[in-house]
Amino acid sequence: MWAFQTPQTIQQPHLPKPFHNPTAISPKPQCCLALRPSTTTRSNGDSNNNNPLIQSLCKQGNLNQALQVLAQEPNPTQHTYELLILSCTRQNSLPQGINLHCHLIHDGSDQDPFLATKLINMYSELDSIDNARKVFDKTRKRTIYIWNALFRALTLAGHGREVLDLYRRMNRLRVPSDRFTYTYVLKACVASEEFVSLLLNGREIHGHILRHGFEGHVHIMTTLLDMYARFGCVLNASRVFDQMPVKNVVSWSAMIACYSKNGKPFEALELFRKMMLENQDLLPNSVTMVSVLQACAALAALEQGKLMHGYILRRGLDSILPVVSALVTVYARCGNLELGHRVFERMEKRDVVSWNSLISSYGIHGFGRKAIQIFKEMIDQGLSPSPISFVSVLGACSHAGLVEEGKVLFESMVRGHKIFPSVEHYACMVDLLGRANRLDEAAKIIDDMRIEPGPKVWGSLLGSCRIHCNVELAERATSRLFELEPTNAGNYVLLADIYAEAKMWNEVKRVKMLLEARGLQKVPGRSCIEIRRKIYSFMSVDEFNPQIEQLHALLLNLSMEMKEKGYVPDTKVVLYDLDPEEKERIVLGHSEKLAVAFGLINSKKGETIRITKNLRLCEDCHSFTKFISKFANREILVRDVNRFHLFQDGVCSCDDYW
DNA sequence: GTAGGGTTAG
Repeated sequence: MWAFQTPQTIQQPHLPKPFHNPTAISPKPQCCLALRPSTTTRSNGDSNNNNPLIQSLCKQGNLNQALQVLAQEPNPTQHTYELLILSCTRQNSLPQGINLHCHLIHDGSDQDPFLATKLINMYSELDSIDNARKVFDKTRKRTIYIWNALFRALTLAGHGREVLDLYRRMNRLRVPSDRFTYTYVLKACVASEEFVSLLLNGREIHGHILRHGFEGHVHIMTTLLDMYARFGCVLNASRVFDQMPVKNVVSWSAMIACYSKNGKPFEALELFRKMMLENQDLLPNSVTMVSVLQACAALAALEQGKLMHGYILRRGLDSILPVVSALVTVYARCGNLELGHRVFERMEKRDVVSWNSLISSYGIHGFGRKAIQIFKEMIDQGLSPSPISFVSVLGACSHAGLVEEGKVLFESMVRGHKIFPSVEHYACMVDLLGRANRLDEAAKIIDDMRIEPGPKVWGSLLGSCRIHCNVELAERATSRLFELEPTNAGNYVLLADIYAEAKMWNEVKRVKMLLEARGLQKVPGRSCIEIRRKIYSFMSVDEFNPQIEQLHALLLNLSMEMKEKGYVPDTKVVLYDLDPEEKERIVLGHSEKLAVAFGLINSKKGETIRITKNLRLCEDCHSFTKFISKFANREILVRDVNRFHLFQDGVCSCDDYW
């Protein structure tokens, strides 16, 4: 079977300080300073000399009694200690683990490299990274296992930078890395809570791997590929993938995930097809399918998604929770919320992720109250919300403008669920308040943050400034954003948009020059539509589309007729100081309108037109589509980068709040 | 001499 879920770590309350707390060492007080001479050869793993009583107590899970027996055992063997350490880990008991550690210190067994490794692993599992570090620091004879164990522990705890410092120290001491070392240090590069990138360290380790002849090692190369993927270096990742002499399902899945996660869903589906065609002996597993489903969701490829659903059923992967959660998301993100909900209802078992999928599904469709209701239902069923549950439900509040409800939920995080808000939660709150034109409150949230506000937080504020045209705050946000992510063209464009709306044309010019000087390009708007299982993509400047003339003509006609009925083009998104007609012509050519026109021509009456857009819908496209839905009597469903808009009979499901 | 590693859901 598959082990998908990492065990939930329980936050320990206030814990006794290890080593110097007499209550934790009750059987043998003051032991810590009185070390016996080295005893590492003493037990020699002679399991015959094991204490059978302790063994059976450990098996029963009776740790307390096992520790009491240990206090009377004159000569605990290595194996006895190993069982006890494992038992503490399984019972998730840090105080008992510390108690046990003191026993080991007392008879010098903490210097046994095997047991020291086990202790580090134990502390890592028990979320006590300080103690893991202490074990490492106090061990005099450090095997590669001990180094690796600490690397792993620190990486899991998010201390990537520290791992890399230690790795450098290890190299200076001329301790040779083994195949495990490389996977841990590569993972460390992406396991950093700082905002600085450790990509350079990763590249350096790539060099070490090649120099030491590990380029044929499938585990290491897959980790390397994944590291590049997580930094968004798709080209580097694919180069590693192509050069791998041996590839297995995991390597293929990692590469497919790389494309899915980095905005290349077409490539992800293409690689999946290649995997199926060229490698009959490789069977995609549940992990592969999850990434493939994500690609379908990104493309809103409903028919593709259904095909994958069929394959998943045939392969019997439909009982695996992550797969089903991804299916719920696929259907919802393809615009079919009901189908997603039906998949959810048929699940025999659900975990918090399945619930989160459903909550965010309702959220992106604008059903904020329903999302809150599902969130509460989940808690009623005895599940604890995860940090992502809050991201989902706060996001849902934000889309629906449920400010007070969102504030209450945010308050309940720490008080009710002991979850400390991360940058993502703060970003949700800034978005929630900012969208509702409570920008000062949003800014105050940022000022009061206990952690460093990252680009997500400032980006949320900037987005809200764009909606409500607040130049001053936008300047504050971008001054930070240009430092934090200097190459994100979107931030420059948003600032220029705001200046343009304020008619500060000189400032618009300045930002545009800044953008050019840094060699950045605005991400072009792109809209897609799926007609009879084929996906058509539109951009506003697109001379290659054979139907483009026809689409432009249709749009011009529609616009003239709708203007008579009250449609007023909104041209404030145009960043050039042009005359009004020219501006109108530009917004009429927006990709989303082209897709709408294409949908009107190529689909039957009564069919919903489904469109996806890679950016936020502009004001004019929004009001244009509202008019069209009434004028042409068609239902139009548009997914923009944040949420869904269902246009029916002249109104939008977002209530013009997006 | 023992032990430990890569891809995934929101």
